[in-house]
Amino acid sequence: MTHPDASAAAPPPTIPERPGLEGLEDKWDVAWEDRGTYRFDRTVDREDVFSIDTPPPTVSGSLHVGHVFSYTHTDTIARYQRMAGREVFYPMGWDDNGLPTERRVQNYFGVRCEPSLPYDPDFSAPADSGDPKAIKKRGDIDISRRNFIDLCHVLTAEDEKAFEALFRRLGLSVDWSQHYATIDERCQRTSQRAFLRNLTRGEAYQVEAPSLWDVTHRTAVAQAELEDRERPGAYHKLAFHLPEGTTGPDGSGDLQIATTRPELLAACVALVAHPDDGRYQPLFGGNVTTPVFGVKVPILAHELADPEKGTGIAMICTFGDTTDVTWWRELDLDVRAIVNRDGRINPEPPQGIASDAGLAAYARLAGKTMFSAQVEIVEILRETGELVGEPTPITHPVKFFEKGDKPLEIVTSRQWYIRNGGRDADLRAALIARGDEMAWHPAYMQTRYTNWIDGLNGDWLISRQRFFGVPLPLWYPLDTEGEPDHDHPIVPDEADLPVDPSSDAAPGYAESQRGRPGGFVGDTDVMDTWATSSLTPQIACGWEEDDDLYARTYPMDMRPQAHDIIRTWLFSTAVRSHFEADTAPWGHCALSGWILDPDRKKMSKSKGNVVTPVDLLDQHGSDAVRYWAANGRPGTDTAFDDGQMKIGRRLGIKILNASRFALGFGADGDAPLEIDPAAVTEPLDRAMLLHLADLVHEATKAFEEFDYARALERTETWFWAFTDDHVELVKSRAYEGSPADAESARHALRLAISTLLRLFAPFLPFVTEEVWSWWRGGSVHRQPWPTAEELRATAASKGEDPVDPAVSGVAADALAEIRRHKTDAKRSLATPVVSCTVTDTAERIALLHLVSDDVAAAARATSIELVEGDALSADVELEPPSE
RNA sequence: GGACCGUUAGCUCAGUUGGCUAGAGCGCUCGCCUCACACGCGAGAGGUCACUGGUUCGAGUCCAGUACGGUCCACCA
Repeated sequence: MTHPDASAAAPPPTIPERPGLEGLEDKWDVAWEDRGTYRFDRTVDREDVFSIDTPPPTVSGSLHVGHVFSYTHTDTIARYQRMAGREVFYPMGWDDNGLPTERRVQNYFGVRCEPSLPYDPDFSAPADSGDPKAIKKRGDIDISRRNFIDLCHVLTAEDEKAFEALFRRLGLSVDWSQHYATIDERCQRTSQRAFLRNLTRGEAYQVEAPSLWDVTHRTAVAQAELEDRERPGAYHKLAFHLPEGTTGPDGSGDLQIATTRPELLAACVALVAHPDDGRYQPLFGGNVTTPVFGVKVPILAHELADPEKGTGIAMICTFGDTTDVTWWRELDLDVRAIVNRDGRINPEPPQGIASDAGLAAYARLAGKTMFSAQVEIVEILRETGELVGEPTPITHPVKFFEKGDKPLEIVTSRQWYIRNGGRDADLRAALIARGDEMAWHPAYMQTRYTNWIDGLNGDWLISRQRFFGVPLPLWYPLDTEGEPDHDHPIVPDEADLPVDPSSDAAPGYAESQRGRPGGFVGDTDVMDTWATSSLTPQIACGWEEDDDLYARTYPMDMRPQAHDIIRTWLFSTAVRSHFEADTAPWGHCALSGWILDPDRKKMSKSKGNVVTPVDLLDQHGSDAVRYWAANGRPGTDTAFDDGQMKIGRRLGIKILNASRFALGFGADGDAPLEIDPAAVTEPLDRAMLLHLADLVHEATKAFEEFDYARALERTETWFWAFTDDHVELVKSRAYEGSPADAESARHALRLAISTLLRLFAPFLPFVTEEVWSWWRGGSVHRQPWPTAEELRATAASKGEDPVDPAVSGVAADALAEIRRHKTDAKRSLATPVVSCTVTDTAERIALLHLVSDDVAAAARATSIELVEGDALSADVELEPPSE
């Protein structure tokens, strides 16, 4: 089965007088679409398919240079694989599911998602959408989740059109008939189905437990979404009181505790020190009374306590950080929660505070934000004299949700989790072993995967208290009191997916029973974005939707992505495939680096240094931008450098001109340009083809190792030497040599151009296609990748002595030596040479004899005398300058 | 605190199992309108290969360590 673009007959040559790069992007994008050049042929068997799990970019605004960079890398590999004979499955997705889109939709339409509202089929976007003033005047409109999602579709559709246009312009050889959006119905169905399968197999579970909570977005978040930010803080030393007759390490009746979060004092449930810490050993098992609130708490030992930190003894609060959670769980402590989901101190005091003074103090804190509460508690501590000394300012890292702007709190809530090895050594080992089933490019990236799994300390929290995401496909029965029974969730039939429990009634119930005693309630949570995007292989390959496609494409061959999301996207995808298919999701992971500023900082929107991709493509042309991108080696961060783009542009122009020249010989008739291996007879031509064979070998090897950058670098270097040396050496012969000699040069040049166009095609798809169209049929992008064997066979097909490839270098060196004389004499290279003697070693002179006519012609000498000597030198007499 | 990556000409980077006087492009200097290309062609200057030890006949290349830069993770009382 061959694509029509591969087998089309060559037309009569049409070589433009002054070829240019302008307009090639639009011309060829249209042609490729019309001809279905990149359309996936789904009749091809699995072993001949190369399937790519394209990263779906986040749809919330615009693409940036980093996308251009890494998507180009993927495309070079896709194009190579296609030419190497594999049918490439190269879909594109959009990740429009999640918080960033939610925010935009809220602001743009002036709406707020209220999950308790039923779906309104007659709802349409407010007329004043996009008008911030009008929206501010009227206020936000509450709408149901399904209506909200409809609006998300409206807005993201616009972005997605722009994204597709940009990627087409960039020349990605994506099959645009294969695309998905993570919020579309198919993705929701796949996502819910996978969750239900996890649930059935016990891989998904819910639990009421302390978890990380972002107060800004009022949602739980996962470990993978955390980041540290340096924040100012202060150590506060607090005096805790030992029982009568007991003394602490300093001989007094008080214990000093250092804390950066004194506002959590009311939540203190214990003190903890290291079991080996002699200072506190005598006190373990005893009690202490908290300052201000007068609550009696135990003094305990735990090896996570660090004798070096603070005073060596810490207060455990429910909950100040994740270590508190560990201590609370392992030491079986009380809960004395005081922080609510808004990040404020609860109005009601926790159990255990009983004294009038304690209750009065708590009342002063109730309802305050963390910041205000800290100010207030310090004031209270001063009043009671229990603040020891003054707070010591420090700067310390604080955990944030990566999309949040207030520090994370820890709040107890009921959440859904998917097991990921964070609490199960066997699963952890199995997932780490999955890493060995994939080839990592570059190989050291696997370490990041392994390290991340090794460092997990909990399962994957997938429920989010948000709206624009795939809903958890669950309902809960209500008892006679109207309380939900979370232990017996109601699940939908897979045939009914996707469902929205906030607008669809639970199976077996009527909508009228929603919220009624004896009725049901829908789960209002959505799943984490990653819970859907971790299923891109299943989504793209048609898992449970299109068995035939799935069988031909899954597991996939390659996952390209950036290295910073190994911990999220890559890992979570491995988890889902492990559970669902008992396999690694891909054979290869190709990791791209980042784009850096000229000052080596990561480019980001917030720094305001982003160059828009459209401007780049306009200014330099797509091939030139791709050239820059393809020079970024796998996994390596690369500086933004428009100088490289200019070089890429020059390369494109050089390809046009060199091709025009090389193909121009004999291109004046109506007959197609032939490439006849038997016509290639001259030593220099045959040697050139041997070198070209080496290049093909090297470029192929590099591509097979996913090292597109090496393939480009070698091809480019070879090409420039080819135009500077070989073309110069043979041009006279091609013009005016004897018929046989001229034909040798011409056919060799055509073969070289045909080969080079194919080698460059993955990088510069537009210019190579343009030149291909001058004289060959079909698309260059569907041609077979060149092989070293065919070139070597052509070079050797004369049945004569094998040619020594060293003749190329000997000839080029001799020519360079003569050129140097002309340059030193400040004369034009066109200056005729009256007489010339070239001296070189005996071995090289022997080779030079084979090609001296070509050297002489290129040097503008009628003949060259060859002399054996120690090293290369030339004695040149130039024609005197004319007056 | 742990891990990974990097440190080669002014700039961006090659240098693949250790092997002749360390390479390319850009930039710079000088020259050249040579019938494909002046968006070009030719020539040239420019480097103690971060540092310190070690292995070796021989190290940019291997080993140990140091410094600096970057990233991830852990801790963060």
